[in-house]
Amino acid sequence: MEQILPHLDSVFSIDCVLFGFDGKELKILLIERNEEPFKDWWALPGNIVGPDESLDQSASRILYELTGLRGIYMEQYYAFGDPHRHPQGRVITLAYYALIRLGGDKELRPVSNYAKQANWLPISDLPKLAFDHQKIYDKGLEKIKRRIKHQPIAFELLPEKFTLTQLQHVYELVLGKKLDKRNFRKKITSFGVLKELDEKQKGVSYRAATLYRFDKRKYAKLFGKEISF
Amino acid sequence: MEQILPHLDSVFSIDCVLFGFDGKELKILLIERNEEPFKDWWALPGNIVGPDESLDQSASRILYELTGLRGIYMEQYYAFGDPHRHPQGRVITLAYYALIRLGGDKELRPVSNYAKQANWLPISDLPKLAFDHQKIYDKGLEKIKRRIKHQPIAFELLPEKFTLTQLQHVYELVLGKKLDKRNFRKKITSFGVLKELDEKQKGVSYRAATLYRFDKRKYAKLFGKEISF
DNA sequence: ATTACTTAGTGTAAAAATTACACACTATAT
DNA sequence: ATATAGTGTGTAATTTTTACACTAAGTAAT
Repeated sequence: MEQILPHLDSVFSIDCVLFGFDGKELKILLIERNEEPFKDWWALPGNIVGPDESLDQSASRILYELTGLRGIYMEQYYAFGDPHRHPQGRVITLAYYALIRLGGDKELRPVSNYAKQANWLPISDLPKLAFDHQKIYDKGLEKIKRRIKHQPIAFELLPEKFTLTQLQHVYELVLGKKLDKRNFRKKITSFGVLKELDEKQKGVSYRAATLYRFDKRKYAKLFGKEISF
Repeated sequence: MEQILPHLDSVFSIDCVLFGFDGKELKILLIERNEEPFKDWWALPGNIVGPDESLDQSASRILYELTGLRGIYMEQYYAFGDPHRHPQGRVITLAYYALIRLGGDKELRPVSNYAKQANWLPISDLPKLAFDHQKIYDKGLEKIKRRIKHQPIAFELLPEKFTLTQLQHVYELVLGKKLDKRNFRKKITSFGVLKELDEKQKGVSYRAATLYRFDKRKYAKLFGKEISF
């Protein structure tokens, strides 16, 4: 904010907690570093913010480079700026989370040189993370726990057409607790943002469930009214 | 996150929305700039983050320099990083809000050179703000609106001993709507975090109300259980 | 001491939301 | 035809939320 901007040896980066759901588990995308510091450690994907990039753009770019995906729901949630969080200098990092529906195995692209590999790992069994990335992850999970109670973000983790059981499963994974089936259905349908389709689940070896779709239009109309779980 | 940190011409700053409550109105502290760009405009107080300062420290310092106050509740809530938000270069700013009980007029110190004056202005009648500070303020207000519903932050705006009417007043100002007196009292006391004192309000020309105190101990015990307004 | 004024403090009934809980149905696979 | 696995549904009890109005207490002015 000073008139003449002092030149400080400072860098900002973005680190992303990419949450993915494959129908069974909640996972995050981690990369195995190929460079010091923390060579061979697992870390959150991140990068330096380019000089003409907005923060959101930068986050989208990181995601795109690793997964080839665009148009994914991302949200900035905190800045981590401990002076010593990076051993090689002052790096303030802005944390983003993303919510991604995983289907097949096409959500990974060849990694760039600073990583040996990238992998979706289940959050129930994460390795030790480089830098302060555990803290960043923890806060990210906390954020989506809070947010899923009030905003329709669960749908971002599901395919466009989904069953109520799948939806419930997402809530249970994120909130970390079991929910009652009947009560869940009563509540989620009472919001009036689900459109029941004339279509059934396919490829299951038991009674197929009805498919639903999230109705963005109806949701937009609700604006102002809080959803609450 | 790269091994060799590239040297980018980048700066991070902190901007603060200091909310103050004087018993009547909700105000924020603004400074009138004395330098280009935006000379003579009102702006949120802010500063560059020092090289060895943590973000929280930096925010506390800004607050201290303007008000002489320490130990104030502050919270980082968003990073604003549009490449063109600052006309003189890339400045990513981290926004903090603070909640301050105003009493008397001692919450202002002589301003430093980059400001002509600093002043507490009621949020009901704010001037045009420099840079993207209107956006920063808007998001800050939105954040405390959300937070006051779930966390005991209203007490930060009140003196240690307060009446239930004063507390209700704070909620009404932050939420921007009237609340029912009986329902408010029922709810706020049901949380069990208020300690009723053996003491009455003083200096009023009508029936004095009972004073209460926020009981941090009891609140700590509630941990996990969500308060909800 | 009377009166006028101003805010404090209190209860209830109706409506709405939440919780706890179990079984019959349907599609598939063998 | 039978076994299997998940779908889909209702109700009663409890809790929470909402709407609503008057008396009590203290101060100030006369």
